[in-house]
Amino acid sequence: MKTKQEKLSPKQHCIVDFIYRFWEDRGFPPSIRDIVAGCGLSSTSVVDYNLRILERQGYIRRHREVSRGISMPAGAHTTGRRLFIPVIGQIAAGEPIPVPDTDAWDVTAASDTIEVTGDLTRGKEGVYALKVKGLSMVDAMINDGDIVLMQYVNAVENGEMAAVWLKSEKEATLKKFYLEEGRVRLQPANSRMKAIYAEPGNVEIQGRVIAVIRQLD
Amino acid sequence: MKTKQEKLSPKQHCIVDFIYRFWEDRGFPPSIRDIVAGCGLSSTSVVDYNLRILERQGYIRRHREVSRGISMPAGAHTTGRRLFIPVIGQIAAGEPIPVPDTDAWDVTAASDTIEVTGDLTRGKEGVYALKVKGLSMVDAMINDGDIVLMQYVNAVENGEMAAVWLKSEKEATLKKFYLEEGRVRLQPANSRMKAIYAEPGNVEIQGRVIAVIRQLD
DNA sequence: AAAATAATAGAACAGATGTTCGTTGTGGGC
DNA sequence: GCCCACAACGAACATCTGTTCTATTATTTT
Repeated sequence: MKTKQEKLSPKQHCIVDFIYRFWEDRGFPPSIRDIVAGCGLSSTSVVDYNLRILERQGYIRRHREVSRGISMPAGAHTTGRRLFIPVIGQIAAGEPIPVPDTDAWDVTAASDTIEVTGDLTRGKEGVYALKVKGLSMVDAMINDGDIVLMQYVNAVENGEMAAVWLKSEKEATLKKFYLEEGRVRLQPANSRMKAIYAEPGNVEIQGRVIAVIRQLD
Repeated sequence: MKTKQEKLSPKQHCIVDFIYRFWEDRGFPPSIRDIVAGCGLSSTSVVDYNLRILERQGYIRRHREVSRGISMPAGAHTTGRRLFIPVIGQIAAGEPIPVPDTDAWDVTAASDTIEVTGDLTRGKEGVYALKVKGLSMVDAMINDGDIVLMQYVNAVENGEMAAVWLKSEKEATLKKFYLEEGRVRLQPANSRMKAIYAEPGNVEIQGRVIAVIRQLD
């Protein structure tokens, strides 16, 4: 609410309150006639008249000719995008382990989400989250229990941390990815663990790590 | 989104995405015909058919007979508060280094903020952020450049990671904190680095680490 | 292959919806 | 009282909107 705001008349005050309360209760905006009834007015044109003033003063935004086209001003709730990132499962930072669904990355089947802000993903599309299981990426400072935000890509640079689906094993794993001559090396970041080698045709990259989130206690 | 959720068809997936994106862009819900156009369908009854399924599975709520009467399920958009956490400076994960301001932790002077959601702080008060500088906490998987979310507390348990202000040195550092007989041990999480010992009277705890955030690229 | 079920298409309908216009009411200044 | 500006009223209109229905098509099951 960055526009100059002057003192509201009682009717305008009632209208603003009504809009915001209706929104809070219902999750969608009121119609003009809802406002008529809600504020005890007797004409839609009174509502229209006052909505013009309220829009000019920055309390609301209106979308012309659109039913229920009242929204909150830009900035009041869209400072940064809020993203509900599906936590689609656990990924092994260790040896490949089976995942429950052979169609491994069904983002839409996520049973849990983590909420992050847009600046954490830096505007990237196709972001999902995984909970890390295991210790093979500890030298890259990714710990068991951490959440990794993944961007869905099907190709990565050598050395990037990627979620990889091994087709014949029907298993997924989180490793550093290296494409070498004729084979793929999936390298743990843990000096006690050996690399996994795979045929390129057996490997599907399911995304790369773009952020790590760890909560303590 | 806590209802049982089954695999969505591509159309249902498109519809859900469309609704949420429309909402994000406009601040009010789409009409059925907006969805028809937005997902390239050819009939409002396809939308209706799929909206019934989406509602049953908990992705949306519908309000019968109401124009644009689609809302997000209760809880889906008020999951957590959005917090603007001040990034008040860099803290050394190494030897204590001088910070520019002798009044070390002036939260209000923060020139930068990081936006996180409430579930990351789990409702804690007095949260601020620090950018980690140095490598002395790498064995605790906190890397140079990571952001640590700190909760302001003036006492911690032994072994907790804390930001500590050393009064006579006028320096701050991030270490594991141990209160021993008659002295304080500030322990790096890096086997190549030695502990720092200090008089209890010279030590002010400025907060404890509650989360670690790392962005790649 | 046939049957059953799920999904889609298209049209029509009734009512909701925002907008517009002309009129009336109110309050203040002269 | 008159004039003016602001605010409110009521009616009408065109279009938007959700719903319903039937028929067809696609997919799954037997």
